[in-house]
Amino acid sequence: MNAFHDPRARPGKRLERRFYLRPVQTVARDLLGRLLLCRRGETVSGGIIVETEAYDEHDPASHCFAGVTERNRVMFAEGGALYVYRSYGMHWCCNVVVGRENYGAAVLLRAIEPTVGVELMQRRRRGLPLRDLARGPGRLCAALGITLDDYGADLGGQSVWLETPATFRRPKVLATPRIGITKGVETPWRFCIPEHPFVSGPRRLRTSVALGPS
DNA sequence: CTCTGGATTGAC
DNA sequence: TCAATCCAGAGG
Repeated sequence: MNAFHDPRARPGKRLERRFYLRPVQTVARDLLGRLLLCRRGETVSGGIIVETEAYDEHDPASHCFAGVTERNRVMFAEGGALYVYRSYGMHWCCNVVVGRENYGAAVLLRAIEPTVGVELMQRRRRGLPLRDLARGPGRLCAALGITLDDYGADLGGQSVWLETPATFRRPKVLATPRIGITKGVETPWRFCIPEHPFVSGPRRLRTSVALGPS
């Protein structure tokens, strides 16, 4: 474990409830640079969030667009819980639930830079290189050991939570269309730290591009 | 009840 | 480029 990023050595400040009670796009971009942590027994692993996507009930790309179902139920809870779903029949993906109760919204956590418990994450990820450990939403959950068991977990609890790292600086933010969807494809609700090597997706969605003539 | 396709990944 | 893998959601 890297002592510099060890939350016990340099304690960060846990995000408070009110952090989650804001517009989902605001929360999605404000999560960049924050520390995601996951305890499994005695071990903790996690890292700095570098890529997110926002979804809400008015958005045809969202799991909760058509209303409450068994799978998306927790998206309608008060902000500050974890929404976990199975992707393509084989991967887990995790979201931070946002907003007031009965309003469906969540932020998909798409990538972290691993900083805490790196060796543990590497073991979970078959010894892959650091850059590949948690670059992509399925990989992120695989690295941290997050599964459906974490569905609905309270981010104020001791299993999965978020902190503002002691070293936090508000990063630059690049907004782009979201990845892998077939509806709402133009809506620029994906947020990442531009040029950051631990961000997923094609290069054109990771780079700060000069705006063309309008 | 059956059928379809997906907020992905990794191998070829 | 494409298969893996499976269940939520939609439709009959």
